[in-house]
Amino acid sequence: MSEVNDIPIDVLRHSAAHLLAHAVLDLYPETRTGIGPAVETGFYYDFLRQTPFTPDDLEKIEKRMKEIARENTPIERLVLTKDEAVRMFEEKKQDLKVELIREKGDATVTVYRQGPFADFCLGPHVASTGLLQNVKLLSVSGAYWKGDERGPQMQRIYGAVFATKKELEDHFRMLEEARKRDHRRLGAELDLFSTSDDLGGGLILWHPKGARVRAVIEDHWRERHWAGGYDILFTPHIGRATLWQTSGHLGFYKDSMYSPMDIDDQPYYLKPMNCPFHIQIYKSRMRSYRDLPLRWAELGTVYRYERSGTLHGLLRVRGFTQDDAHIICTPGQIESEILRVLDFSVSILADFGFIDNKIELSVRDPKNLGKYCGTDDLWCRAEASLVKALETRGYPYERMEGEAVFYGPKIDIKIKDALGRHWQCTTIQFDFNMSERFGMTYVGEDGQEHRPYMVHRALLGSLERFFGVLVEHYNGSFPLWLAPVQAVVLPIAERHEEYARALDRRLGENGLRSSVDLSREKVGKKIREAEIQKIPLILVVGDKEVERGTAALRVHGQGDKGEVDLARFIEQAKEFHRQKSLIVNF
RNA sequence: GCCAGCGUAGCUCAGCAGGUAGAGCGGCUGAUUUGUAAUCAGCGGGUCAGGGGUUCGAAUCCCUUCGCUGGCUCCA
Repeated sequence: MSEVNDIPIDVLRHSAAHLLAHAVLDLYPETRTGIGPAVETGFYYDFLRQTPFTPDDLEKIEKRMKEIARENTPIERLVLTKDEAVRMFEEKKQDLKVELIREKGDATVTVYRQGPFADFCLGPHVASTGLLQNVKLLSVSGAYWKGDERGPQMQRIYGAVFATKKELEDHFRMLEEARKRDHRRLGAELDLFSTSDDLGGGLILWHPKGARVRAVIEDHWRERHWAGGYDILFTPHIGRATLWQTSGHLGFYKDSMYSPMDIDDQPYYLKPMNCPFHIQIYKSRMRSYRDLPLRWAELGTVYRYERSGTLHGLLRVRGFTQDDAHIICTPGQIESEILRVLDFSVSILADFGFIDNKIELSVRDPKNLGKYCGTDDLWCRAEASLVKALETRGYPYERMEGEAVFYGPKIDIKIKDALGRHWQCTTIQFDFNMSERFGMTYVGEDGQEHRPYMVHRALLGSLERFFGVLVEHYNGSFPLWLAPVQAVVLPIAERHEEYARALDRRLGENGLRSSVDLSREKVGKKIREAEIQKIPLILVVGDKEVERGTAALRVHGQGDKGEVDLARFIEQAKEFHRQKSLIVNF
């Protein structure tokens, strides 16, 4: 048993994918196999087959997988010449494998074989199928051969595998936990937001409590931006087609834009991005190098067409508010500006409790340099500034070659939620396209016109997505400073209501968001309600408290804290609120 | 958009070899005046997502539209 624990999880997963394909071919020999890698949460295998797999089929397949695992079939590694391998899979009528071998195979290729099943694969794999006992299939979905939508639609089966039964069970408990803290579920339970079929998909309705949190986030955002050297802008939601023509959006972004509306015989488009508007402001007058850098931020609401199947709660919507900013600077300023925006981003994410971030640097595809706009010099300088900023701070990052957008390199920060899942929020990207197309210039020391660098940046990303991630990260239990309702006062009996109301008022006068529960329920019920609503501070008042001018404090997640002096409690609560503390300790 | 699954009261779900709809919670009303996670009782509430078909009869079977979910592709 000790040896199974020593196997790297990716090897286990990849071997489980082979086990899956083995079982599928046993049961449905006409199936053609695609690829079957290990992924972050388990493994999958793609199959090409006339009839799609049903949930019943999955059960049968899983059963067969377990049988093969019990048979403990040895897994052997074969080294074949490319021709031998091609012949082998031609005999098996696995033309997709043949295609892969022809594309990817060197002079010799490796094939892993277990019983009748063989797969073209680099490996490594476990020694025998007996090590794959703790396996479970999760779901089946569509996928395209080589990810190409025009290619054949395949059936992808997902599964999970672990070294021990306990780990498998823990994994499913974790999935259940994730389901419980799904922002869509919590959004309804905590009355934060909703969507409506009558309204249309991907459009968010912010309820009073959700809007409250959003307003707190926005206020904090504005405060930090003004303090951080940014100016804040407002721009409209629509603009003339000519603007989008100039920006190039009608060329390269039209598929994501909604149909134009007609205003005085002129076509206008709903904005999918804010940049052209900021550029109009830039171009409203001459700019000198003395004016730069400009840091212009806006909470800009944009509308983008997203295909129906991609919509997902708050994380993928059709109308959203970006916390957008454009930094316009001279070439000499880019290094310091990039470092500054990186520090600023990391610092604001930390304000919200996100400190464990994953950073990706997306650069050009060296094999396809033609598809990018902007000169080589621009790119090199921009890339160097991004790398330098990351290295100056010593942040580990992943270099993603070919992941850059056509108009410039970028840094993405993916924040990690409490369950270890990553969500892309921050993006810092150079834009060589807009500055060129709009002919942005500034007058340099030499009196000549120069092209400024423009950096596009979304920090929280979109307020919708960020809020969704925040809800999941905190499991709905917002820290005091963000909580829609920070304190609730619970009178025990009717005779305590006046005192409770007065206390509620006093909290409000002290800048705390408070409410009072005047329902004719027992205090146990009121506490339960307040706990379910995840209200950080609960103040119970009865005869004793009225008499002494106190309250009994209960802190969400911490339980009963006993009687507190009101003046002292309010001062402490105000301080936690003012400090934007992520934890409170009375 | 594509593949698969799903759509029954505000929410969570039961009902399905086809005979005309049920529970819990929430809501409302009343009683209870309550001390740290659910007081009791009563009452409302559903063209079973919409449309079409098969049938004497459809929540249940078939077709279709819409929506949602899990993925694919894309992305803040």
